[in-house]
Amino acid sequence: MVTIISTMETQVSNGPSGTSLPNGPVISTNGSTDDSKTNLIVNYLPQNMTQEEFKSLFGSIGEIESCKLVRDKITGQSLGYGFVNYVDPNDADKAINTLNGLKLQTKTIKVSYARPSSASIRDANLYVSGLPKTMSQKDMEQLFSQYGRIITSRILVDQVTAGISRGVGFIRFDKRNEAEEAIKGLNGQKPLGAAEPITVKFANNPSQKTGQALLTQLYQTAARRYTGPLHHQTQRFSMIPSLGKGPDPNSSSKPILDNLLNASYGVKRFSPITIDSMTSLAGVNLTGPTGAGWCIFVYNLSPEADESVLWQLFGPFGAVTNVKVIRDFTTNKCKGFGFVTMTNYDEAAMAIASLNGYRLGDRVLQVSFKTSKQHKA
DNA sequence: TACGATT
Repeated sequence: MVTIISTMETQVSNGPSGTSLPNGPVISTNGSTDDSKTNLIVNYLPQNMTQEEFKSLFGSIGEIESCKLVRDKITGQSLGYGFVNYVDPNDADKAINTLNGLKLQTKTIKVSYARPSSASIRDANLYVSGLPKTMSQKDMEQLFSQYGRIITSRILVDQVTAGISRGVGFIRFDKRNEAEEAIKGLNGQKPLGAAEPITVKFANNPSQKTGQALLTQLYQTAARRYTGPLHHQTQRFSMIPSLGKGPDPNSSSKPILDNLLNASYGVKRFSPITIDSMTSLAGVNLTGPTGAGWCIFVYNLSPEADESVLWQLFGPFGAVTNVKVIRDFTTNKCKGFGFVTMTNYDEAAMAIASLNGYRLGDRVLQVSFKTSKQHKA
């Protein structure tokens, strides 16, 4: 059993990102040790790396004064980064030269000097949405750099289409006040040439992710591995006469589509809870077909709805590559709608025809292809 | 909360 080494503390609140320090002496006003040349932050560690492995890897470079793999206070999950403080600054330098960029499983680790712990660098991370799909990370940095020094930035990409921007990203500034100014200056503004304004706000702390959300992440990762094999489901629905008419509204009101599931003739459908072998997520590869697929909008989900509901609803109709329940970030309750991506048009159309108007509990679902974002009149 | 997205 792994011991939880640390919880959220001052230095940890820097978040999973660090940066190099300029050379030169650091003036200490409180007499504390200057560790600016010995203390490193290590980012993008594999999820399953232990404190012991972490120490072993960095201890191979030289004598360590202290090191810490950062874990979530509640769940004990690794947050994917840690700190290493060497006795000798030369070893810190050597660790950067030797281990930065090292590939461990699916990750490429980043090793750099840690910034000194300070209140002013806390909560300096921004979440940006509504970015034009054509905007690169460089473009985004250029847009934000007028407000301060950028420590890290990232644009999220669609894993299925391998590299297409999802229009959302992150910017971490060196200082919180810089981040605040960027919000004031850029939130609701249209980047040059963009059709829509962007949203800029403080990012949520990933460590605040609920257990439910963590499980969802695991489900989705695992589910993608099944995307290819599930593809052959296409054929079998032509043999189910009742599907086109939708479920019988007079049948029992047992939860979640008993009718449709029974109609599946025992063909194994994907269900998150049946997934085993999630113990080792090492070496997960995205195999199988890629492509955008058909995005379906599902409205009138209950506040308690989760991703497994969508998998169960849509899985019987064919290849589902992605599901998403949209939640309020404060309450974590479903906002009443979600999205499902299906690979094949025919299957998506059949799912829509069957599930639109379907009664789920005491709600009637509205299901359609996703439309483009609404504009103000 | 009627068309998102949280490294």
